[in-house]
Parts: sequence; structure tokens; C-alpha cells
Amino acid sequence: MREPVTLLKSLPKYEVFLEDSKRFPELDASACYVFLQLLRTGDDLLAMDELILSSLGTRHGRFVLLMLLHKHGPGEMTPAELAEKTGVTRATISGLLDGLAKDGLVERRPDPQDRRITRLFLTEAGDQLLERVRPTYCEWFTSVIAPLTEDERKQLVFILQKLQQRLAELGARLPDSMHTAA
Amino acid sequence: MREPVTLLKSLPKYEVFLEDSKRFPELDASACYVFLQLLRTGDDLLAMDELILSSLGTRHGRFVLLMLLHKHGPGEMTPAELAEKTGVTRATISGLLDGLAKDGLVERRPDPQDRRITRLFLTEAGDQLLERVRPTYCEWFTSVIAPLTEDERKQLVFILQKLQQRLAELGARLPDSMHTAA
DNA sequence: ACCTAATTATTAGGTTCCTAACTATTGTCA
DNA sequence: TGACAATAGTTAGGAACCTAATAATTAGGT
Repeated sequence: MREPVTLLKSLPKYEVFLEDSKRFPELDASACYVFLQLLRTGDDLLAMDELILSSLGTRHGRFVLLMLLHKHGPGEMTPAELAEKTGVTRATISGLLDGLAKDGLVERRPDPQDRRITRLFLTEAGDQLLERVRPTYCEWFTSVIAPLTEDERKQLVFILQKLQQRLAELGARLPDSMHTAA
Repeated sequence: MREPVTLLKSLPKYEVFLEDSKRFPELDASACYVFLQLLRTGDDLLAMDELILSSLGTRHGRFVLLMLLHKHGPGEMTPAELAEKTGVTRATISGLLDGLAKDGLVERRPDPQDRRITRLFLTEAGDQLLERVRPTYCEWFTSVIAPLTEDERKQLVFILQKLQQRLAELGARLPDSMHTAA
């Protein structure tokens, strides 16, 4: 019932904006096109990523959490630190941890010093899942990038970093809301 | 309470995979790095996009639907066609239309010929929202792409298309599930 | 010491996405 | 014609995200 994500379509979701570039002469049509391609490729990549991870019995968000928990030692991470490293809110982390704990992949234990803090531990099962999933996942994304030449990779990374810097600039001076701390 | 998305962080969400490239010699470290940068830039772009659209009083999904409804004539689109064009399921379209209808931006009317079909109409308010939001939005994404030279834009689009083709190849021969029709 | 601030984690409620199941209608074809 | 399949749209239930409000604990200032 579901087509392979957006993969096989021309530029369906975003094509409408290309219309606009004709009606608004002040718009840079090339910018528009580049933007849409970028948005679309990002979408597709994320979608495939979810698909792969799902077929391996996990999900993107959970997998990233397990990786982080594995990288840092047992009991070293707290929900707040996970939120900080992943860039999602603590509320989201709470939900993800609920799922991981329910599946027996992660354990929550109170910190003896500071009773506000919860310390997180990867279980044996969590570690095994990681060992099982990681090779296939790494193989997959390597094969996605494989067609790019060394030059193309350099170009791409350079351009992406330029864009990230630009996004950071634009993000820094947003209307308002958020920005509790500098 | 919420930091400006992931924008100001080094490579937080994905850095963990870079560790792996050291432990798994068969992994292409450069592929890994490129992949992470791409995933991250896509994430950031989408996040900022949501942020902009939110500050303008709408959301990405809804906005795209309104654009599509505007592009095609009144009553020309059906929920199924929107699903097809946007790449999300019909169920998702139902939910989005519920929201848009509740806000009085869109109207659903039964097709007189085929009583299974619902025909969609942009209301006056829907059209006004579009007129209000579109210029700012277009201005925004133009300014995101602005720092890229003409050469860089060409390179980027070329590389992205290469990747999309690759993703389509890889997606075509997935384990199983889905693929009801060729 | 005590009252207020800040911090940790969670819960509640909303959004956008999914799959799967369902209803209503239309098309097919034996 | 009459059963069966296909199609349109929705509903139900779940996941990952959000904001805002909450409870518990710690830290700071006077």
C-alpha cells in the first residue's frame, strides 16, 4: 500500500515552490532548486535510514541512544546529557528511555549523591543488539556514499559545512521565542 | 528551555558512528563522515524550516498541502492525489486535512459523480495565509542558499542527484515488506 | 536557617508521521 | 445479475517529536 517513500518520484513534495520562482521575480530560481534538492535528499536519506534500522529491529532514535550509552561508560550518562548530545528535549528522551527500558535494553538507577539524577546503564541485551545491528548499518551507509569520488566527497562536505554555518548565522538572529541562554 | 535545535553543536547526534570507523577496518571512514554531514545538514535544514514556518503560523506539512491546493484549481485535488504528490500516506493526509479544515483553510466537498471521492477547495482564508507566508518563506530559503557560488550549486545538485539515484537503487532491492506493486 | 532560584526528570496533551483495519462505493466478469 | 476485487477516505492505535506544567531535590543569598 505504501510506495518506497518518496524515492521514485520526480520532486513531488517540493515542486510547487518552483512555480513561485516564476511569479516572484525577486526570487533566485537556482537557489530555490538547490534548496529543494537538498531538502529532498535529506528526506530520502532519513527515510531509508529508518527503513534499514526498522528491518534490523530498532529505530533511529533508539539506536542513537544505545550508541551513546555504549560509547560512554556504564552509569556515566544521564537523561539530560543524552538530550544535550542528541539535540532533542528531555521529554523526548524520557519517552525513548521508557521504550528501551521496557524492552530490557537499558536500565535506570538513581544517583546516590544527587537524588534528582538518574544514571543510565546498557544491559547485556542492549549491548548485543548493538553488536548485531551496527555492522549492517555501517555497511549500508558506506554503500550509499560509495558512488561518490574522493573529489566529490570533498566538495560535498565543504558545501555542507558552508550551509551549516549559514544556518547557524540565520538561526542566531531569529524573531524570538527560545534563546533562554546565550 | 530548548536550545536552537542542533545547530550550534559540533556533530552531536552522529559523532558516535565516527568511533566505529576506527574499530571496523572494513569501514570507509570518509564515507562515514560524508554520510553524517549529510544527515546532519538535512536535519538542521528541516528543523529551521519548521521553525520559520511555525513563526509564520503554519507548519511544513500543512503549508505544502496549501501550496498544492493553490497550484491546482479549486476542486481539482483529492486526498489521494495529495498523498501521491507529497509522498505520505492517505491516513496522514486525512489528519492534516482535519487540521486545515478545523482552521477554516480548506473545505471538503463530495464529488457528485463518484461518491467515494472528496474534492478539496482552498478557502479565502487559506489563500490569504498562503499570500502572507510565501514571500517570507521564499526569502528565507533563498538566503540560506545565497552563500553558495554558481559552481558550488552545480556541484551540489549533481552530487545530490547521484545520491538520490543510489538511494533509489538500494531501495529497490530491499529485504521485503512493502512493494505491493512494482 | 530559610526562602527563592535553578536543575532533574517526568507527565500531559498536541502534532505529524506510520500500519492496519474498516466502511462505502464503484468496477469487473463469469 | 451478483459475488469479488479494487479504490477512496477514515478511524484506531502506535512512535517520535514538541511545549508547558509538575514534583522532587539541590544550590544560593541574605
